[in-house]
Amino acid sequence: MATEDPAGTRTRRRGPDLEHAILRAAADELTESGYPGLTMDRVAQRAGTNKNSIYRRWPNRAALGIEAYRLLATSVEPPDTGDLREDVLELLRRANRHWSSPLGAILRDLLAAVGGAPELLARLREDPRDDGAAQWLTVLGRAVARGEVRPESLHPRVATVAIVLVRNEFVMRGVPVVPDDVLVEILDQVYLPLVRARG
Amino acid sequence: MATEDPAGTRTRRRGPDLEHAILRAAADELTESGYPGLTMDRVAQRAGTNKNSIYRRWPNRAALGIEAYRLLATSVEPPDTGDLREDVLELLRRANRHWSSPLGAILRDLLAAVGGAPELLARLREDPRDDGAAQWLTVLGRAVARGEVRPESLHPRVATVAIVLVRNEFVMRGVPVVPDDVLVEILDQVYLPLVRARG
DNA sequence: GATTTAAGGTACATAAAGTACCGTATTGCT
DNA sequence: AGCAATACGGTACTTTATGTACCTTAAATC
Repeated sequence: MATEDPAGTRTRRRGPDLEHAILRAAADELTESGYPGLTMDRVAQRAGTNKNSIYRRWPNRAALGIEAYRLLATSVEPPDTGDLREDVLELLRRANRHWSSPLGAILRDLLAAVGGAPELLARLREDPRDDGAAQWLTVLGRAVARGEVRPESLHPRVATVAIVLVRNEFVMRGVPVVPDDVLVEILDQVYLPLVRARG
Repeated sequence: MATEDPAGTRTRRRGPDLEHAILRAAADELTESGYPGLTMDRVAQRAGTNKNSIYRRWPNRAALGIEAYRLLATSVEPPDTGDLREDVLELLRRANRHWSSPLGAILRDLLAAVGGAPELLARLREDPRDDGAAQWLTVLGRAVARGEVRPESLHPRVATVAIVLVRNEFVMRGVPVVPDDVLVEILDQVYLPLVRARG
């Protein structure tokens, strides 16, 4: 297929133009039918192109799926309530909502589809709605400044413990959503004791 | 196929007999070729039966794979060195070895293949070489008895934090093996401070 | 001995990924 | 302007497994 230019003749998309069209089509397929619905044929058709042009840009379906997913997962500002407990609880609830949403289902399918390839996982980990560590360091940093927390907690491994535990519920237990009291438990039994502990 | 009985006539396996033969064949395929090599046709052929008899017992390849895997993953006694740090480090190193071994590769593939089905994940979680929580509670229980650790730590969520973090490295980063100093970091920066923290 | 149950043996429908070609529009170089 | 190189369009095809469908036949059960 090709788009029509003003004169009614056909113009053939190339390079970045076509790339965006493919990604857009892939993202739309993800939105409508999830990762299982993301077949190369359908994306090609929807983008008005063919599989060749897709495989010229992405080596396989999973790689395409990840880039399309990144188009859908947008960034959010971390909370700043002035209280660490509130901030963390809010971050956990956001993560919980995300992972239990349609987008979260896509994320889980992608996680399964990449088969542990580090580069692809890295692209997926840059998802701002999920880990990123940055959000956690921000929130913890403010708490350190307020004197709520020991400064040694400002370490990615420590800072992200809570989200790792939440993700674990999804990945290892397959729960559709984490009950809120589990979030609270993670917060009060694990995270806060940890970041407040004497070094 | 059928086995030959002493008289040279053929005998047809049924029920538990056949079931064990199938599982044995599946486990052997896993050992030889990993989960990707576990195809229903090959298992059927190797077990000397046909796909029908397999699908009569397991609904799909992943379910068969999990049961076959459970045949391969055997239990181990938790360490008891008299020192919590040593015990935990040993448990983490065992988990690290397991996940980075051929069996660990199978485990990861299975995790991806089950697609978040809670029942299948539950079967997989009973893997004694991995989580189980029981080992962790045992080791922590002894530490509590020795007065090394606050009793409130004797909670599955708290007790298993370390292994969850290790698993996270494999699942979310795709590392082939976790460096030993990361294990130590998890131990000293997270786990010990947590279980020793004032409630 | 008759009936029911489950195995054996095949063949097949389905489905999607990835590859191979080849003609043709576009770009850009001379 | 003309020409070569590049990359898109269109399509067909190979491959590989899963999961089903049938039908025949052995073994257990009554």
